[in-house]
Amino acid sequence: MARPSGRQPDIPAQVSRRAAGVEPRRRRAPAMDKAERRRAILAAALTVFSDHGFAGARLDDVARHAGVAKGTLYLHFADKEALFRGLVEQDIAPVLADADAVVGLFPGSTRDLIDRLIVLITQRVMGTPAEALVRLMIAEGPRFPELAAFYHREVVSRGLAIVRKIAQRGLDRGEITSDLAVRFPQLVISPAIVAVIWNGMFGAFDPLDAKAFLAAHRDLLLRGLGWRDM
Amino acid sequence: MARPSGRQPDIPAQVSRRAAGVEPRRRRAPAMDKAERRRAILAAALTVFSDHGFAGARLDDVARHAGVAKGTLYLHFADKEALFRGLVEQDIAPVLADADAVVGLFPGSTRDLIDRLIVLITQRVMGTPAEALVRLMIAEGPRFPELAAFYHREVVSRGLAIVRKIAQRGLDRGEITSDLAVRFPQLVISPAIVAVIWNGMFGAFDPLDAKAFLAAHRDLLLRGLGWRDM
Amino acid sequence: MARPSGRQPDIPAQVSRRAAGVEPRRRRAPAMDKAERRRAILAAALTVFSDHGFAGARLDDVARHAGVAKGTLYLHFADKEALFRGLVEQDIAPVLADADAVVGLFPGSTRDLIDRLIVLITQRVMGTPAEALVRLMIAEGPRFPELAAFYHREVVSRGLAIVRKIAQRGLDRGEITSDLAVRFPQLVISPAIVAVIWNGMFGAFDPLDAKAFLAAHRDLLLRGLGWRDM
Amino acid sequence: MARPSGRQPDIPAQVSRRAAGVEPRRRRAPAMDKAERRRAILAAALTVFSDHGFAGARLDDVARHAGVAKGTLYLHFADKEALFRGLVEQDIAPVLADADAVVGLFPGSTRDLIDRLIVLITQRVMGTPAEALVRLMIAEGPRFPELAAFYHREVVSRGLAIVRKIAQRGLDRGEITSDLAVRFPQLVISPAIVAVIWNGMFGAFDPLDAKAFLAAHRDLLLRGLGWRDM
DNA sequence: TATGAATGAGACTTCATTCAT
DNA sequence: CATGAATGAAGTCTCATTCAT
Repeated sequence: MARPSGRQPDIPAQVSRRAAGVEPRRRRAPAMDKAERRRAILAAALTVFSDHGFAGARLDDVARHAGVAKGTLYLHFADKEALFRGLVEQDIAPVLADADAVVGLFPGSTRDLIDRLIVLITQRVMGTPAEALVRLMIAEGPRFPELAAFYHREVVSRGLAIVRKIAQRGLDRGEITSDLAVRFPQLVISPAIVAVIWNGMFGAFDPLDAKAFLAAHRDLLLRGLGWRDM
Repeated sequence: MARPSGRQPDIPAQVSRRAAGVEPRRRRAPAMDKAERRRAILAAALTVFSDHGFAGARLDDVARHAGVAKGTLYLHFADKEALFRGLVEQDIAPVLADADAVVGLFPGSTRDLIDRLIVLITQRVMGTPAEALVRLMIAEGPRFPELAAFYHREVVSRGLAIVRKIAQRGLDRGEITSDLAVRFPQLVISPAIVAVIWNGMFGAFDPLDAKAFLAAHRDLLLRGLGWRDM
Repeated sequence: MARPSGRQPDIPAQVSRRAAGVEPRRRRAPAMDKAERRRAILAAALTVFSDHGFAGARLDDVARHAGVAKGTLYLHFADKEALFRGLVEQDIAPVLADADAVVGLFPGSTRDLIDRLIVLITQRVMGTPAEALVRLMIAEGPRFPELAAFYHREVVSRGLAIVRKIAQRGLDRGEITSDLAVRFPQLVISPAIVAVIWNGMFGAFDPLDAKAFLAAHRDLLLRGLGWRDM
Repeated sequence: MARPSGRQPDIPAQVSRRAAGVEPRRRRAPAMDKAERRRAILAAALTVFSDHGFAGARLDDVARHAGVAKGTLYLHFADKEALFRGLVEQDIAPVLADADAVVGLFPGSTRDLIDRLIVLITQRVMGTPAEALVRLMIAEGPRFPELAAFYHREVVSRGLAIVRKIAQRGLDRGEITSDLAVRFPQLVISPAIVAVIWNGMFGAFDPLDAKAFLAAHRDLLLRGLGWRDM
């Protein structure tokens, strides 16, 4: 078992190790530019993280899903956490930017604006990577304070700001009378969050119709805020 | 997975509290019987799983928190997953049973009833192991479908039934006019869920005052449901 | 290749992975007390480090040489560097302590004392683990400043102190007249160091007879220091 | 740091680093012919190997230090070991050739000759790449038997031959009477070796004044060899 | 020829699980 | 029953080497 401990002039380990591999290498992936590859990795990461959570995810799986070698991941992301961060940075900002734009330009009533946003959310979040990402953030956020702070700064506070803007707009236009939505914008968002969580956990056997659910919320909310049609 | 059915007494006061009598001093095991030890393990597990998630939790830590040896865990639970299952299956009933009782017996207005429930939730959930458990279920549920189903059956559906009962009671008493809360009881619960999540993620630097938040929700909700004081 | 990325209620990775292993475990190593096992690990480490250097050594090999599992190493040493440190701490002190004792008690002439120490060195260092360790320290020391400092403090400075004591003793007894060995005790040690290095590098094809070499050094040294027989 | 966020193909680190020289870089290979490039690589290799040892050295670092791409290394050296070999085989001759010439031509006394050599060593070795090389050989030699043999043949034996020549010259001139330095020329070299090692390991906190140390050695040595002024 | 992104074997380390005491 | 040292599979990350450009 034990190599005799005498001084044997053996070949340096590092060198001899590699020399053993004789089979031909697998063909290298064909041209794919950096951004494309990065996207592929992020897509794979979303799948794997979403299936197993952060700690449970294996970078091996991410690499396989992305169709790259393990080492390649590290050419794009410093480590597992950076990969996670990249995910949040990529998939959520666009939706928020769009929502912000919609709110800024929307000409109609607050009710119609809310409807518009519900459509935006159901189409751009529910059933998309963004939804999985929200779920992932909720699940892993508490364990990654820095990531949670980043998410709060980049996503949550901006989302709530949009809500406040809408609510204030409604007040200004005399459509609603209560400022509760300005003071507690989270109330407006809560059902969407819960819908995401619900379908993630129970969707398989007791799905929640997000569209109808959010519409009901809209009615309840507007009435609660003193809605009067104008 | 099937928990032996049947009602468990509310916080079963442990059978015999080391009834006055001669304690036969064994050299080995300290004074802690099997059930007691099991509870200690589950309590430790809640802490550790809640802090690190399922995959991130170390049984070493659970054992240390519980004050037992690592091997001892395996005398009570087949493996890490069984421990997690035991955790969720254990401390679920009490709060719900209480809530159910309150609703059944409550004499006052629906508004007061809701207030009563808010107090119940803020006092019996927020800041207690139950809150950690909710958070844990949200985080890990998607990865444990059977457990999610169990949770849905034992907790969520019962909780929503209570909500429905309250809403129906309000309708019956003519206090509210909308049946939205009957059709989408999740709307009523959403802010509480979000409050738990919020404080878990952002509590450190942007805490949400759950009491005020839920009170605002109550006002919005009641008005939205057509509340009229009677 | 890629698992379908849909939400499959698959068994948590962590659990299923282990479940695959079905073969019977290797029998556990029979009783061996902690100290004994620690010694076995250190002996193995000396062999492996000595053969491959610090960076080139594989803990896998250390474990195999020691006849323990890889994880067991970490029950005794925090990491690879701690293992290295343990090596230095264990194998060198005894020789120094012995040398110190010899010098303190020796009754004869300085020449005889030096002869005695040459015997000590050739017998207790040359061809023993201590020799490999000295070689190892010389090779790796520059890369491990803390270890070098420790080595300097625990080994080198103590060794030089012994040399100084001998030289001073010779001066006091009127056997030698130069204080160069007090001022540069490293001069006295150098040939021993070089003998160790030499035989490590060239011993296989051009061995240096350490005994004769050190005896020559003794003669040269004593004459250089003004030796006069008394 | 404030790189404009435009869509400029971002500048490879490699190039930008070199940009220290202000002149605009041509797109392709700078004016550097094969031999020049090879020398640059070897110089870089000396630095890196010397800092980290063979196994610990990263070819990435070597490439960066040399200002070439990693792949380029392989156009000049078959693999890591070949690079190491090339390193040792390269810058060996000069110092020895010089030393040899000095000895052959020197007109003065042996004492003065030795002084001359001390100057040569302290100036041409200490603090130069050659010193790093000696240290490197000492550290890695045992792991590269062939290289050690080469080193022995090309450096050590030639160095010792020079020492023997000096000693014999002293005997012939009647300046010394002992032939110990002819029989054990390593004795003459030892302190220089130890000085190199010492300062490599302990130089940071307990530096050894090589000049004074070697002068003391010279005195001790000459007297030990029976020096008499003529 | 030079490049450097890609590769993948293999390093160190962790930790769920087992079992001799 | 309880213990905790031991196990070893599997994880993340590194880096010598290759090869399409």
